[in-house]
Amino acid sequence: MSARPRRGDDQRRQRILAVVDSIPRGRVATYGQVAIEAGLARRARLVGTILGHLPPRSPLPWHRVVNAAGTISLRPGAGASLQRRRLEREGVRFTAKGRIDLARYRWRPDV
DNA sequence: CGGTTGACTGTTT
DNA sequence: TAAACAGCCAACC
Repeated sequence: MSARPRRGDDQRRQRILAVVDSIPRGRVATYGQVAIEAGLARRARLVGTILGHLPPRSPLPWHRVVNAAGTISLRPGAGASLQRRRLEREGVRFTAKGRIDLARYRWRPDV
């Protein structure tokens, strides 16, 4: 009876991915925001960990997730430029310091 | 099985 | 505005 993967873990993962998948084009959400929407408050890091394990060709809009400071968390060389390119192509603008104005682009899901 | 690491964040300096 | 800190916890070694 051991080693059966825990259903709970996989469910949490799926819920996080579902939230990411629902972020509209041209808007962004923070890791913490995704965690809350998925019912996992304060698990921002888990969101990052899971996104980091996505397969390279994932159809998910993972690029619409940024950190609370409005900057890209990926390290240079790990896809950071790809994320920025994708966002800019959707109309999301970056400041000279590489920051996104969250007050303007943050996704606000309808309650 | 314990220690380290990291696509994080809110608070305090 | 920026840096330091503490809390967080799954994945890795």
